Amino acid sequence: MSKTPQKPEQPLPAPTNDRLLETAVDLFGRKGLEGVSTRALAAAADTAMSSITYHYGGKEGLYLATARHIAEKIESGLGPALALLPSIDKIKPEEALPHILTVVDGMLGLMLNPQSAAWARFIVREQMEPTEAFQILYRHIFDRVAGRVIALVEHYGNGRWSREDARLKVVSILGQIVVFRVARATALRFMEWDDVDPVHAAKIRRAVHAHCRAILSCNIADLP
Amino acid sequence: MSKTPQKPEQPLPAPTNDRLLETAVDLFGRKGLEGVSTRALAAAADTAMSSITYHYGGKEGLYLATARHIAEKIESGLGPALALLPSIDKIKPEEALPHILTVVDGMLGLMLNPQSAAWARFIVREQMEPTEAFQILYRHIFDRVAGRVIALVEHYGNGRWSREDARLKVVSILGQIVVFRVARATALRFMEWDDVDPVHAAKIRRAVHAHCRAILSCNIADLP
DNA sequence: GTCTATACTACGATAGAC
DNA sequence: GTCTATCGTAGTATAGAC
Repeated sequence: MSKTPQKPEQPLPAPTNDRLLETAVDLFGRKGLEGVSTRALAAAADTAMSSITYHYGGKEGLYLATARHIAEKIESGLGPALALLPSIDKIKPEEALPHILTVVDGMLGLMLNPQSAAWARFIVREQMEPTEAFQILYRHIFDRVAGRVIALVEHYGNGRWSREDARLKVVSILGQIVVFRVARATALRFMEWDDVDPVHAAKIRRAVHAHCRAILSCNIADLP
Repeated sequence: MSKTPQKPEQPLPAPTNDRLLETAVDLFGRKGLEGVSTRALAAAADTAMSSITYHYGGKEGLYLATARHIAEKIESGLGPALALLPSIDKIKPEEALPHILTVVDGMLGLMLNPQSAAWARFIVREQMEPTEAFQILYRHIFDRVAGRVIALVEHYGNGRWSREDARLKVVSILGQIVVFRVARATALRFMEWDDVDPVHAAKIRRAVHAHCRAILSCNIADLP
């Protein structure tokens, strides 16, 4: 939660430093740490290979800086939505649903945004084979979001379901959202879409909302 | 992915080194094509580097053979369950649900199985940055499973929802299943579990069943 | 701060012994 | 078929000019 003096959306004329980071998000996300050469990275960012060493101390330093950069981007994208969430002791259980859906919308927006493709790939890679970068991502993003959403869902449940069942509901909801990013190639073929345009995104959002309501209405313990 | 090895898509006479193939599933899944050196691969499989060239024509040949190997494993794991599915014109719409849940169980079993960790990583990599290997995986697995499940869900819907809504339901269900493999690190932290033991697996299965029923009961078009 | 030039290492492929 | 030895060519990192 340490705030650096740097704020997003600065009108800087994008020095090589930033171009390198943006390129790194894309290339590392696509190919992974070992899949990208510093030469290719520098060429894509239109700078010299040695500037990677100069600015980040080497390839791995750039990789970790990339994780931090991604965490900041997501924080600034999700932060406003999270800030609007009420404290659970300020609302009645039955009022929690729209707030849960607000967070879902925020995450869905992130996942469906074409811009997110690059950093989402980076994160999924880290899920599968966590490095030091995963700690950075988890502490900055998941920890903060997860806590809020789990609290809201438990509040909405109002004792109807167990602590574990509430969390299982959260994971299921998460799954519905990330599947469009993580298994995108397959999801697109299922849907017979070529890509996710705004019309598709609206349809996805509508479906996920309906399914979230359904998941949050059923009771796992009621199963025959 | 442009070289053409000697084995396009044969039933495979397979006089090949199985240890090499098993090692490749694990290492390629973890690190990706570029992330693994032929030296490390050969050392882990306890053989000489040159046997990769001999058996598979090179690193890329081994990579594609690995995809084929994974496809075969999943086919044999999922095949029996698929074979038991009835043709949709043999059952009434309302009878489709248990059969859908049977396929869900089969996929969940695959995803929760510790053995699946290795090849699941391989598949997720291919989802994010598809190569030639994705075609192999898709044609052998997803195409067959997806067709059956989509047909069952549409049949179950019995005209209540649109073609697209039915497919969105299938993708949502898929998401609930794959999240435990793809975002495992995060899901475990949400659940406050250290790993997925049989007791946890049973709880997951129960929750996913309940949520599938809920998703298949709601109607996206009814949303306010 | 950014470049070019270079040092050094590890890579994939292959030749040839057995 | 499997091994060792070796080749040419990436790779990263660094030194030093500007």
